[in-house]
Parts: sequence; structure tokens; C-alpha cells
Amino acid sequence: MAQAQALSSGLQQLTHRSIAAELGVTHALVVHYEPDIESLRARTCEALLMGEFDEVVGTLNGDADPVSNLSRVIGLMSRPGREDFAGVWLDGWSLGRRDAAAARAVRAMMDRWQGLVANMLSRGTGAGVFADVDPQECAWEIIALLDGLSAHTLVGYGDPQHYSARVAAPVEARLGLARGTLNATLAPVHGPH
Amino acid sequence: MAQAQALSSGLQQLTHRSIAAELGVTHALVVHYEPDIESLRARTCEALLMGEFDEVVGTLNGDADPVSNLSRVIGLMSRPGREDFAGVWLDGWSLGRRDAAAARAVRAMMDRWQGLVANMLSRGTGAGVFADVDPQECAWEIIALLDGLSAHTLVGYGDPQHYSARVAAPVEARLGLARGTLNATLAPVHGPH
DNA sequence: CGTGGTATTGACCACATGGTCAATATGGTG
DNA sequence: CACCATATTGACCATGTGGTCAATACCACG
Repeated sequence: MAQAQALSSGLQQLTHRSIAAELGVTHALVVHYEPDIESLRARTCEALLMGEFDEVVGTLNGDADPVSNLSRVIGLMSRPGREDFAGVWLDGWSLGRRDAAAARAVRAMMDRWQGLVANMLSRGTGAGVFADVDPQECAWEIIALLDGLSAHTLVGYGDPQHYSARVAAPVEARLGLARGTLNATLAPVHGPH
Repeated sequence: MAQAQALSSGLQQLTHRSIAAELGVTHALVVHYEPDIESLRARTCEALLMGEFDEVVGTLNGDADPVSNLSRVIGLMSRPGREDFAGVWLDGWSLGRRDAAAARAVRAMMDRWQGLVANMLSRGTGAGVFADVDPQECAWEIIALLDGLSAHTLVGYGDPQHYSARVAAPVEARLGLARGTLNATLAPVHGPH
């Protein structure tokens, strides 16, 4: 419902009337149940980002190998067709500029991602598979790279075919991995549902 | 004028009436001279980004050392107080989602930055100072990292004090430089005017 | 002087937004 | 049945937007 609309048209286009139209009711009714549209937007944003996160985490299910974990995350985040979620992130940042609550929510989501990656990194460094980096700091760098990628996606900068490799390369260098180790050619494993 | 307003309030808040108010005239007059506000926004965005670019390029004036060049760029882009320009980038990406012309303009700006960095990289690899990377690809990665940084800036994610180091670290790793080589503690050299 | 072009205005329009409010259905419970 | 809570509506409001238009003011030039 609201989430699909936000995905395809952007959070700012999510309005009492747009929801009402899709539901086939009056906008007054929507107002009745959702009196504060700003909050609805923030919550929708949060729900969408949380959904994406959970989906990715679900994909890692059971797999404990930090290399394949990282590879999968990179593959999923740089896959073609992720433009809509990139848009949600962008809307979230935009929203966070004026709405303190939204900013807090977005930061919390970023923390989740950072934690996920940091976890992989610390497992990898512990096992001696990765170079000895500070997992927290390095996770931040990877998140920043992925966020930059989202931005690029939205204005169609660069060839999407190269996205995965372009994220993988610097991460591999940072972790002392051989070139191509992290460049998953689109993870086949069941895929997101 | 218009640029200052876009910087402080965001491109979307740049409106016929907001300009008129600041100029102390009627909004009809503004319409008379600037009939298409969308185009004004796009042009303002472009001008601002171009201004930032030129300012940074100006700072490098005469210095041919790729290491100090890169270090300065990283320092400038991750300095505290750059939130407003980060906002312009964000607005640009946002604008580019629906306005094809704006997207083209933003992509052109990204190309400029990518070219600037690629140039540094190819000089560095040529001189054997940097590891042997593909300058074009690697420049892209660095740009993505900086763009991700801009996004983080806007929602206040992470400690701004660490921004510079966090960008420097992965780049150093990628280029085979010693830790800290690129972590300029705020370039003192005259500074941007 | 007056004639013409530019600067500037106020009044207006259509449209969309968030939101309120009183008035109805509608359906279950005592 | 009567009653009450909930669902739902249409009408309305203030505000903001982009934009048009006819009417002035003003100033230079012949």
C-alpha cells in the first residue's frame, strides 16, 4: 500500500490524497486514521529500509563465511533494479535534514548496516582471512561507499554493470583480498523472496 | 542571492516568492525574468557545484604532487561546515530523479570530479607513488566514497572529526600508501577564499 | 513634447497540500 | 427496537505553489 507508493514515486509524493486515491476512499478518511502525514512518511521510510535490511540478513541465513557474506551484501546492494530502494535512502536523508525524528531513524538504520558489516569484518579479521583492520571504522567506510553508490544509481551515473566490481575492488584492497574475491556475479542462492 | 538561499534552505525552497521576498519586489517580477523555476533550480544547482569544484581546483593551484593533491581534496570534502554543499549534492540527486536535464548536469559535475581525481591518480601511478590501479575506475570509487560521506553529513551520522580519516584510510589502502599519508589535519594553505 | 520600450505592480487563476468539522451511514449490543 | 461507537463522507479552510495579464510607472531618445 503506502510502502509500494513511496517506493515507486518517492516519499514526498506520499500524501493523504494519493493514498486515498489508491484505496478508493476520501482523503478525509485517510486523515482520520493518519493525522500526521510527516510521521507517516518517516515511519514508511523506516519500515522500507528495515524491510530491505531484514531481507538481506535473511539471505545470509546460516552462512558464516565472512567472505561470502560480504560478497553477497555487495552483490545485493549494487544489483540493477535497486533504484527504488536507493530512492528511499535518498528521501530518508532528505527528510532527515529538517525532521529530527526522521534523522534519528535513518541514523539507526545506518547503525544496523554498519553493525552487520562490522560483524562480518571482525569475524574475518579474527579468522585471519582479512587484513587487520578496525572493524567498526572499516565498516563505516564500506557503508559510505554503498551509500555513494545509491546516489550514483539515481542519476544514472556510470554503467550499472560495473557497480558491483567498483564496490568490490576498494573493499578487497582494504581487506587484503585478491582481486575479484568479493565480486559476486549476482548471487544465485535462492535470491530475495 | 539565489545561490545563498539554495545553500541555506535547499533547492526546493528556492521559489519565485522566496526570491522576491529577499529582493524586496513582487513575485510577478521574478517570474518575468525567470519564467521557469525548475530550470532556475537546475542552473543554480549546477552553478553552486561548479563553484565548489573551481574553488577546490584553485586550491591545488601549482601543486603537482599527487599525494598532497589527493590529501587536500579529501581534507576539503570532509571538513566540518561543508553540510550546506552536501545538501546541494543531495538536492541535485533528488532533482535528477525527475528532471532529465538536471540529471545530465549532475552527471557532468560528477564527471568533472572523477576526471580531477583520475588525473591525480594517473600521475601518481605513473610516478610509481601509487599502486598500479586503473585511474578511471579508482577515481570513481573515491568519488562514491565522498558522495556517501555527503549523505552521512546531512543526517549527522558519525563524528565529523573522524570523517577525514575515514575517507583517507580506504584510499590509502587502495593506493598502497602508508596509514595517515592522506589524512590532512585540515589543509592550512591559504584555505578557500 | 511625446513616443516607445523596459521595470514593476496588483489582481487574478488553477492546482495541490495538510487539516477541520459537522453530518451521515453502518453495524453490533443491550 | 433504541442506542452507541465506528467508518465514511462532502464541504470547507488556510496556505503555498507556478504562472498569466492588463495596467501602470519610469526613463531615454527623437
